[in-house]
Amino acid sequence: MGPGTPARRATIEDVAARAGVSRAAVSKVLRDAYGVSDSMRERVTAAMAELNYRPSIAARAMRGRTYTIGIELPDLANQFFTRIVRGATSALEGTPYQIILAPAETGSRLGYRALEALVDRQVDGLIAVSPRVDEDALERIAASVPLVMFGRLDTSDRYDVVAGDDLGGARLALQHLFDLGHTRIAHLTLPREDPDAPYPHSGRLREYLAAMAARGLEPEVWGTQDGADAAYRTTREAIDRGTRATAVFAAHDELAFGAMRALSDTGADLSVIGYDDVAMASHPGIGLTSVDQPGERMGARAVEMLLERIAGRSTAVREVFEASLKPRASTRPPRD
Amino acid sequence: MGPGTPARRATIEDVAARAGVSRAAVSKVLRDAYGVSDSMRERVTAAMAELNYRPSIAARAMRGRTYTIGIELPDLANQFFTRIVRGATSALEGTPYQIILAPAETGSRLGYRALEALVDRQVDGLIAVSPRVDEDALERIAASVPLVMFGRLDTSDRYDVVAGDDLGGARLALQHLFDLGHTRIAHLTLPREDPDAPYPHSGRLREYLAAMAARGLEPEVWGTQDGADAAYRTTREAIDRGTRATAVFAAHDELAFGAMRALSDTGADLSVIGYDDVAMASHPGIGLTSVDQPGERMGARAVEMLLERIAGRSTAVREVFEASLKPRASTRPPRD
DNA sequence: GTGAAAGCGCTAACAG
DNA sequence: CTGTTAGCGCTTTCAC
Repeated sequence: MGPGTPARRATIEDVAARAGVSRAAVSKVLRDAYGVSDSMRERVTAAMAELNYRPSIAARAMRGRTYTIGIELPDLANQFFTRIVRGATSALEGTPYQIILAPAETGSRLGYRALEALVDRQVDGLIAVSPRVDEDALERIAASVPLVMFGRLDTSDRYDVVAGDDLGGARLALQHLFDLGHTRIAHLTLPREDPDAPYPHSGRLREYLAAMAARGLEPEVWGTQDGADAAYRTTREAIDRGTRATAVFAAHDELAFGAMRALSDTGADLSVIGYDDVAMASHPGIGLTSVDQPGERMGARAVEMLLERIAGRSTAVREVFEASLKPRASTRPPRD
Repeated sequence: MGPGTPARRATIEDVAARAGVSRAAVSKVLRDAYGVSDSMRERVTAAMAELNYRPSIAARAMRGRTYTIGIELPDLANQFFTRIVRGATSALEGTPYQIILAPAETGSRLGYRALEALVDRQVDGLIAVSPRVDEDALERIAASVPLVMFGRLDTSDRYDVVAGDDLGGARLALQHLFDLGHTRIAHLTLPREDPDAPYPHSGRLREYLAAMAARGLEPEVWGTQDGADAAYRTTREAIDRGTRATAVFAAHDELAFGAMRALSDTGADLSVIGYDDVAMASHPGIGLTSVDQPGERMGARAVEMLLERIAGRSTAVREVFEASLKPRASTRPPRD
């Protein structure tokens, strides 16, 4: 690689010329296809190394694979999603596949643009993390690329699903609060959440409403925007409004962190429970009781499903992962 | 879009046929190129909409642009990096460019594979967030794609640089500790960090050593792995070893969080200061004093630099962002 | 076991 | 202002 080396990347043509074989031959070596003599493989491999050859993903894409798995993520600030990515990454180690992430922009049809961008880039498999996208759009996407829906509670025979047991998890959370003696429990969740929609938060809300109703208790839903800041403001407003709640069940840990901040600022003494058990929840300064979801295992499983689809499976698979309670200092018996 | 619609994506050919024009004409409309009549533009646009046409990124890549900006990230668990992404995303709003993220796998040559993956995918611009990659590799990459190095302290005329003022930031941190009366200050940083290397942590270490030396104080460097868990273990070991330090300056907030956990578990009373001021640092349960870096502005600026390069700039640019101290409860005068 | 050739969807230079 | 055409780098039959 002397100073005179052209900046241009080596192509399969260059490799073929160098090795004294045809382009097709090089392609076969590349794809480990049938019908290559050892001596040829050797020469070609040497030529590739000498030229620092790397196949063009774009050119490959025009014929088939890109060896790329795309993950659409709703919110990088939520550490639960990075657990998923970690699991997915480790499951892909040793394969020729590469993960790329597309963060969803905020706004309506959350995640649709990011999903589209990934499809446009012809990923070989797509993991969509609970996008607020209608089922038709997902079916359409699934028609052109293997798709794993993350956290989606509905079922389709076109795409696979990896989900947490949101109903069971919410039940654990509420049971924990009931056991401590709470009866006036608020639920902090995303705005205008529909308990019958197929989203994780919908399931948690549904179970919350059911559990409260089953005990003849009055539900109190605090609708907020996503993110700790919005949760902070919403919680403050509830306190300023003079809420009688003694505990708040946050739909995920980010929201719980915001709520805790508001409690600290106002001196209000409510118990808080979150969902996902992100790393910070167990920090001694925080001590947030949370419902754990095995994000790493879920991410790894999603990747496996994709690989199976790529390998030919055509039936839909759906796997639900159990949740478990991590009790900590943020939940305690009510004061009064 | 009836049930008989083929799953195949519409191509430029289909659009041309539908609109009764040539492929070239469609391409021109697509690229907003010179020489299209209003009536033609209208017909073509209508045809694209009817067919739900989306250009193939792969095919475009073979001729030039992919309208993709790639960001290589070392660690998703570190919330500072998500600040960068947030800034980059917002700066790209309204442009046809899409961001994709490639998380670096852990291991040696951290980030090199992710960078390569992005180059292979022919991104139009590349932001590399402090990869531990030698300068030659970066120069080589920069020869084929506009590159912004994030946090890199060296300079190249091939790529642009966005960096924080690590020396100034470290100086703020140490001055703060000195002002409080600390003299035995440990520095918690990555393993075998070389104070003369061009990485952000190297600069912080260099300034730490200089500041201690300037006051005739003995430096105490705690080398750890990246991540809060490793920082926890390292801090515990230092405490068990009976360190006489009264304060620890962590090279970033993640490490500081781990250190705080260890202090809490052992009951040791050391002051802790971090770097980056991620969101959790200001949480009342944490109250971590930290050196703030304007991650969002830095990310946005990096994207602008890339866009300028794409538009034709060929001179190198280097911009350094000031750091500022955020004093909180985690730093206080030494006990003895 | 190996090579020739077609074509994937698009852009850009050129001719009309 | 519009259409024709030549590739971009690769995979994949299909002959040899």
